[in-house]
Amino acid sequence: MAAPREPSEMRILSVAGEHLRQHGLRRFTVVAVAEEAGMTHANVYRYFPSRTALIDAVVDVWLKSAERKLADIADGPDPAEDKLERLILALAKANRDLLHEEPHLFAALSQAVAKRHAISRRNRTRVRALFERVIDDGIATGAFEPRDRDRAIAFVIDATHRFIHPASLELEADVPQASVDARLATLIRVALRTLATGVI
Amino acid sequence: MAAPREPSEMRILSVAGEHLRQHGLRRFTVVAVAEEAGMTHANVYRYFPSRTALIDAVVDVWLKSAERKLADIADGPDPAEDKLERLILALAKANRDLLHEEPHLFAALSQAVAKRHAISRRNRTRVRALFERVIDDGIATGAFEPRDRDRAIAFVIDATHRFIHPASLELEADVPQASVDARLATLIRVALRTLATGVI
DNA sequence: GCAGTTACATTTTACAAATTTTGTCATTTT
DNA sequence: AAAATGACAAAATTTGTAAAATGTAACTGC
Repeated sequence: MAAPREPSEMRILSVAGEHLRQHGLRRFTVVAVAEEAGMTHANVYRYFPSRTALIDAVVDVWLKSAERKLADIADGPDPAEDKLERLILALAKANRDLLHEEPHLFAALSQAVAKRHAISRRNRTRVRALFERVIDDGIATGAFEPRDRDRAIAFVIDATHRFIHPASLELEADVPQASVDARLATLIRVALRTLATGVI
Repeated sequence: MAAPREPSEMRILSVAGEHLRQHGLRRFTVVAVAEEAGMTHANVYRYFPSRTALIDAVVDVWLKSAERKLADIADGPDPAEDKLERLILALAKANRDLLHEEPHLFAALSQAVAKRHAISRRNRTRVRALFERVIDDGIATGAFEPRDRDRAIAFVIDATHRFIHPASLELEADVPQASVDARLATLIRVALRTLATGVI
């Protein structure tokens, strides 16, 4: 899907990634990125239409890489129950790890989500599609028997929201990971049981 | 519990409430509140130790009033299932209505929560206690049979987080209320069923 | 002694000028 | 023709400073 990027474009993107991770959104300037990439800032605009677009491109690289891991899970040969559990855990872990290991990049993602940038809306749509696929898979194999498929999908997303959405993760940044993991495990168990027993 | 406030303190609090609702956090000044209350700003400090404390006091009035409604539900004679459902609905509705009807006050509450002010921590503790009471009630009457009481409480709070926490409510400010209501109803149904059937 | 004020030091905020950055485009370079 | 630059207007940020607000304490009148 992604067009093969030219070397200059790649270089800019890579330098921009370093800058964003190291200095954060506020200190991120097109001028500084261009200088470190060995060109004038005007040339950056040949490849990225705006500062915001460049930042979004950096975030998008991370989002796409996370999506690939999720897609691998969703497309695997395992039972839908296992895949749904691993999908939720992987998504929660990816975001939570980003919060702790790359706080500046997390902040940029968080802002893109809050301001509903195209990259985050599209990511949301694609991730949601993965959930739909796995749940449909489970319905097809009889593992899940919800009365209303759409309602079941919304339920899973709403119930796990606390452990997945950047805005919610920030709230609990200092809660011990083990405790969060235990609570998420409970929630997943309930969600799987709910899908299996047709309560919805 | 609350000490009977002196007339001046009440007057300041009431004027501060109007100012906060009308002008918002940014334009809220102790000088303006004092002037409208017919005194100099220095006198305000006889009753409230700081601007922040005054704002928190205004938010606390609202929190306490919301808590009373919740306590009425929790202390009622109805079955624990009904009470838990109404508790969640009332809490979600109180916060959501505040967001739409008093956006400035909502913003002040949101900030107090984000910055973990004492008023919000205590409110959280008391609201949590209401949930615990109702769930314990349900366990005592046999309506709920969770394997682990604490885990069950955490589960209910985590699962409904999306519809209750200010930070999450802001995200969906523009989603039609009917749609949100339907999703919350689903979540409540699942939570009640889960508590009843001892999955946790 | 209590409610309130006046006076004042400290901290924020508001605003204007200077500087930097963003974004565009004609021109140069390869 | 594609890649890059220099020059420039518009927008955003920073800097310095005046004004306002916050917060303290000594003082006044009841």
